[in-house]
Amino acid sequence: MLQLTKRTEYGLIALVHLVDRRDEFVSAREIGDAYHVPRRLLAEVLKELCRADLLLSQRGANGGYSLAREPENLTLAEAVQILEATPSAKDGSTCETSAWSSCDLISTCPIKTPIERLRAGIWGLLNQTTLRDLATPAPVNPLGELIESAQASSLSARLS
Amino acid sequence: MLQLTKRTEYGLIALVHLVDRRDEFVSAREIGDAYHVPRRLLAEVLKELCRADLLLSQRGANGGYSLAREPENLTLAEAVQILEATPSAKDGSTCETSAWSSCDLISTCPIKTPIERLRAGIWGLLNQTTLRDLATPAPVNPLGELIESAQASSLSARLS
DNA sequence: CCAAGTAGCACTATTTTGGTGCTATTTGAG
DNA sequence: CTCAAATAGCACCAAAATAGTGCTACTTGG
Ligand code: SF4
Ligand code: SF4
Repeated sequence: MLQLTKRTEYGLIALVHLVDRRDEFVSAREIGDAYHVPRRLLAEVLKELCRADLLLSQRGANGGYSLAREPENLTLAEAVQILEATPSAKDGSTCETSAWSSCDLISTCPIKTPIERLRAGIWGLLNQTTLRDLATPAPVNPLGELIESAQASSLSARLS
Repeated sequence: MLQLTKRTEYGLIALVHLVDRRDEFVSAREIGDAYHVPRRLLAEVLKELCRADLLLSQRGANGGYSLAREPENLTLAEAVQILEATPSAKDGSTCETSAWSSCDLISTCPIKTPIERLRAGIWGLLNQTTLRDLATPAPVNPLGELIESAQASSLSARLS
């Protein structure tokens, strides 16, 4: 329903936390405590990110996790794709390959195409945001109107 | 999780179906049959749209539903806002007023601002798409790349 | 009057999400 | 060598959201 799950948000928070701690392994405990996130759950999420090679892990005492890549070239899209929907791998999710294992309305659905374009639009947003962007506080402007106008002029006008 | 619910999709499909049938009342039965959507459920959704004044209803034999407004000035945003999340009215949903009745991480959450901007972006997409856009098949171009480039240049570059 | 509709609301079933338990393995430090 | 602190892996439970149904009342054209 158009929202990120807690798992995903926890994961993103962790990623952001790790941005300032390159060349160092940070434990799930530390991150969990820092943001009042259930440790165990966070741990599961981190393991997932690790399996997806977004993070490196070091076991044993003094162990923990560390970014496997520069924050500049880790897009929100990648992270969300991994974190959202634990079970079935979810790609750029069209109507066919989405979470609903292939919606059974496809044959007759009159809004299939527009919906897919909408999804592409969202996907675009995620793709253009890097972990670095997420991590840096807030660069400029009020922005709300900027978004609207930018879209009015170029993007959504053709979203049909 | 970044998807529209069935309810919402059913509602949108119905709205689209009604576009070509102005000045006429179409029954829930007809729409449901047309797209193989569970009648009863669709009926509930239609009633909701009706209560929100997006549709007009006519009871009794030959009754049904009809658009209460021109398709040109009914935005996807409005419809989604009504259909998504049956329980709590959901506005432009910031972290405070979202479905999670006020996330308890707000105080410490490092990604609050970026996430809100992302949501604003999505909201923008929805606002710029009218029911007319949804209903008209597919006007032009491949578009995928268009979206990306448009966003790269204007929108998401500042999404941080 | 009656069949075909909507109105309203409560209720059940299914799926998804959030969160926990437990056991094994790794590893730095005393 | 031993122990404490970590991750790895996986199954499992609990709560919430979604999908869908039942039933009753009211409306209206034929
Ligand atoms: S858009 Fe139509 S087809 Fe694609 S998922 Fe939603 S309902 Fe199924
Ligand atoms: S962004 Fe941070 S604050 Fe806003 S909802 Fe997600 S977690 Fe809670």
